[in-house]
Amino acid sequence: MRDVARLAGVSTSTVSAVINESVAVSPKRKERVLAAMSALDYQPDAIARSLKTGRSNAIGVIVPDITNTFYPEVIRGVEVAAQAAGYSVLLCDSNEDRAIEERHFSALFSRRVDGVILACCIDSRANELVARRNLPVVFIDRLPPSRAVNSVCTDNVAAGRLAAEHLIGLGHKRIGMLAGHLGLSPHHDRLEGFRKAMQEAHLPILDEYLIAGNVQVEDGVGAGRRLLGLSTPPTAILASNNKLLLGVLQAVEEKNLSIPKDLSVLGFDDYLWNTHFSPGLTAVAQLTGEMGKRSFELLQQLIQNTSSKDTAPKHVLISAELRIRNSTSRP
Amino acid sequence: MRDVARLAGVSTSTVSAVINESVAVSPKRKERVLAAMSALDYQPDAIARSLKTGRSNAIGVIVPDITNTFYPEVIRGVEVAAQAAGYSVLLCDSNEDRAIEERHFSALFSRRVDGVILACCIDSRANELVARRNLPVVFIDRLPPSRAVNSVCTDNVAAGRLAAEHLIGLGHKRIGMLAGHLGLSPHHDRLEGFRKAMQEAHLPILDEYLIAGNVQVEDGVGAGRRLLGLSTPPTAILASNNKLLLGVLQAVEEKNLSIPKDLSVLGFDDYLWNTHFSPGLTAVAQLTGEMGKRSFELLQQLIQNTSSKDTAPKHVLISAELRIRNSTSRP
DNA sequence: CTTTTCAATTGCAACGTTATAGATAATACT
DNA sequence: AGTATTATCTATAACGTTGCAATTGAAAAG
Repeated sequence: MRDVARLAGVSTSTVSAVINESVAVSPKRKERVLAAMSALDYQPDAIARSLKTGRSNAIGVIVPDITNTFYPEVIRGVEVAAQAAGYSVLLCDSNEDRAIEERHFSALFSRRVDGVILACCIDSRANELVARRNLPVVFIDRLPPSRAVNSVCTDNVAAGRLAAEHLIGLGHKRIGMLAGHLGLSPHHDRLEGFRKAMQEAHLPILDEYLIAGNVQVEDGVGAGRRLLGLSTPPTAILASNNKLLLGVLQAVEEKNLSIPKDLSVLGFDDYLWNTHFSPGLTAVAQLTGEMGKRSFELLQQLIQNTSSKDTAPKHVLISAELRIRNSTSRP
Repeated sequence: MRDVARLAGVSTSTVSAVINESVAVSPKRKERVLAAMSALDYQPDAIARSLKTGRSNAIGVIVPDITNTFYPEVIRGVEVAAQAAGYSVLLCDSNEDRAIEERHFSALFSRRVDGVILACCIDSRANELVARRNLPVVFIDRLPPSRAVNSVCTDNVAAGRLAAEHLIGLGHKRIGMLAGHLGLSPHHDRLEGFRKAMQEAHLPILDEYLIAGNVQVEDGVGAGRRLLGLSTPPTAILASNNKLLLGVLQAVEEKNLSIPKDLSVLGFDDYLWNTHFSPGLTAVAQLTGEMGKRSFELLQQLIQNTSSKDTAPKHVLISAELRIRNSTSRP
């Protein structure tokens, strides 16, 4: 910067003024400065700037598992919005581990990010950390037990209901659900939506049709086998996430059943290959890109009002979309 | 930091010494400092530290499309290694757009990252930018036209050969290949490997069996239709990436053909659902996590030897793995 | 009891910016 | 012409660290 100033024959203050357009600079000098900047290939040092201004123009994003396709889609949304607003994104993967999550959070704080977007891990204690440090945080997808936090989520209750009503509408009465991990708010909520829809349709919810636990493919296989092995098995199965659905499909294959003739099947989250599976898989899709975008916007808003006394948590609910394909039909 | 120093009754220099273990500090004082630090919940300001030391302990990662599952898997590998070494990761998505890629690169430079891991976009000009700025860069997956850069890649020639030899070994003689975008080094190389294997087996490579172009699902559908519509269609098709493979599968479905009875099919990159498709899809898998890890290690090495005059580009080749499932069989 | 040696500690000047207040130059008004 | 007003510009002090040189204190050697 000093070199630029010297070359342009002005003070560093003027260079700074040109860069930030903070105070008026006469056109000729402005031009000279701009010329010097490009002549020297000068790039302002964002670090020094951050130190001085107290703002880093960077945000942190922590996800529990970046190899779960859902998150990259959200991250893409965040990234695009952040980039447009001049922010950089620091990405962290907690690998579903509380200790790592906390380490990441501290590191982000140390780097003085302006805010954090957080999809917390199972049994996360992030909420307390967040309360201690005075840093804007938006929770996405998964909420901590106390839901009194800034958040952007799919309306999972509605999503669960949507799925159930689709099956009910097709005439199914015996519907099984792999509810996933009930300690995770999305799974908890989807189950609730499912329950409501069943109640309103005056259909019984059988204990043996409801399997909660974990969320990996093998859990889906186990649960699928159990459901399909019952003396009166369900005519439709709703899987609360994608891996569980894959597990169910494997169990179905083992039993040599055919979808949707013998069983209707439906999952949450819609990936490219859902379309190309045969049969095409009906799914409740989350608007991942939208989620990313909205969470950045909310975070930015929090960053700007950082001094305001309005600390009431803001919630953004995003509706889900049912995409009907060929894995669901009349029983 | 001043507060910590005051509370512990020492100078800030001593606090710094304790944090960095740079010079010896007597045990009692050390203890007092540590106590003060945790009492005040003090976190060093990484920004100030960077400004002073000239090192940010952050690296940048630029990928062309984070929603392509391949990259998150690599990123996970980078992340784990980086985290272990005390580095943070700045993630950028160029969306396969040269201008965005360049903007990201400049932003990373401005933030004074210590190095960059780059999977460049089609027609990237990154190579020139890199040469201008004096910043360690490791190219991954995709190489720029001049391959004289530090790189970590799958051995795609070997991978192409592996795929072809598998099909040849099964007895196929008429093998089609969707070669993808030949401006992308992985696709270019896979085709080369395919060619070599065919030549060595004394099999002809028919022009009409070789389709290059783009890499999206619809390109795969089009190419698949074309191949399957030939008077003597191939008995096996090799797709140079995952989306192309999905396209082929759709074309196969349209023609009501059955895999692997009527056609053997094989793709690159192995995702969770390849296993669960029916039939299970044979694939040449890249060791994505390993790639991520190795590229971080190489970058770190470059960062450390930043002053050394050994500027010969380093290359890391990672071998691919054939995972045989049920989409390939004798013709 | 000096003097020497060495370890432990600290003061101070950076690092590259920006914000503020004050200086200067140019114009407009009595 | 002299003063007030405005428009530009710049000197300077931070921001929170670290590393060096200088200082202090204590132990060892004479």
